[in-house]
Amino acid sequence: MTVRDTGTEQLIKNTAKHMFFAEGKLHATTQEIADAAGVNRTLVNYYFRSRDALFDQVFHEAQRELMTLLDEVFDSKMPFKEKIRNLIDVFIEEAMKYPYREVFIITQMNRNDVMEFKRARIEKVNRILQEIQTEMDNGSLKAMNPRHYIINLFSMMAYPLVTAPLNSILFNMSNEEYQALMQERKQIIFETIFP
Amino acid sequence: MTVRDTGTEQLIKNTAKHMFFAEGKLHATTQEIADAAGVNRTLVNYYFRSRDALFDQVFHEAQRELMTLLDEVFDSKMPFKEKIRNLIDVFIEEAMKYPYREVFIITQMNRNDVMEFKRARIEKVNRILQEIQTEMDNGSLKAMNPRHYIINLFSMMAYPLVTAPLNSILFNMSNEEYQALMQERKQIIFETIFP
DNA sequence: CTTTTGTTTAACATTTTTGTCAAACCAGAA
DNA sequence: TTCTGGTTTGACAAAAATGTTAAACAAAAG
Repeated sequence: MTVRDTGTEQLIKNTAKHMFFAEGKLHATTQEIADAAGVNRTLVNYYFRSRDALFDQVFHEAQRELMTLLDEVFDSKMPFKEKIRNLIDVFIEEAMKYPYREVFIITQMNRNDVMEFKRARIEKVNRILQEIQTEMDNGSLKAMNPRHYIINLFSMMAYPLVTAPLNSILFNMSNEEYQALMQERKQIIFETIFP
Repeated sequence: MTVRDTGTEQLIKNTAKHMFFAEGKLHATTQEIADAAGVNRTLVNYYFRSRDALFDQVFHEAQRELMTLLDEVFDSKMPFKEKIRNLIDVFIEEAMKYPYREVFIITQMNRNDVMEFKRARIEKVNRILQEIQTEMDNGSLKAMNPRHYIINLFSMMAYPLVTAPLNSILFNMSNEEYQALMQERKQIIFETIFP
């Protein structure tokens, strides 16, 4: 069997991801995706069979990408504080590319009702919570429910990029200025988390 | 002229808001909205002329509601710290009811390209930034670009409610437990902001 | 009771979006 | 070159969503 692989399938998928995750066009039609990719709309069906199938695939890959990113950070053997610094750097860079990825995941979840994660995933989160708890016990972090710590961290990283269009208007900033502000945030968040 | 007002127009609008802001069904069809409201779909056209008109109206009202909420908090004459405590309380209560309102606003902005705010709105934000700057100058707040302060505050309040479906799975919590966690957050956020 | 007028409904029409299929196309194999 | 099989395209079909209209309905006014 000859597999030619002109890259079209990947192109379509990447374009869809760009529209969903980067531009926040959470409801793009197959026509819009095909146009943006510069290919015939029929190819969406040829490669993915249906619009829903494409959405599902993108959804699952988004989930995997996100989890892989976090795993790489959390599985590293750095000391805790460095781990967090690294997380902030990696995550914000990623979130500047794909600010709406988590929102896409959430809206897909809301649309299809719930979803389940592998037991291993939940346990991994538990280990991270444990790690944070340990830091709190030895006094290097302010004591609180470690979940709040995680939530604070991810909120401060992710939300300002989701709300960028609104914020940059209200703060009267250009896109470039706002981007610079997001770079500044890396240090600010670190200092807010480790006072 | 007799105005009968059976409340249907308001019912449709409220139902739409509930689907958009509370359930996160950002792409609900007119049929889905009508069904949820228990009315004939044609009434959407009767009262709002078109789907887009309904979306526009809901969008603008959402914007106004949000701005009014913030104005009430910020225009009050409390001392700064109390103002913030009040903001956290009011905003989180509101965000628990309508977690996706800001996301709806953002996605509508992304869909229709930009949007403009009244000059008065920008100036009001500037006054708040000034107020924060003053607090930093007299040492009651850690010095930083006051925009980060605002961003941190709103991120920690809003984002965990947007990501609730995902978080409650990853943290292995029931809805009730997660809600309780959000109540706890009011104090946590206050302490994180005022270390 | 009858009329008036705003409200609601069902049937129909239009538009938008998605899906299918056969033919054309094109690069590598024979 | 011809054959082969994956790829691309345009025309068409089907489905989904939105919009329109006329008639039925119901409450207040006369």
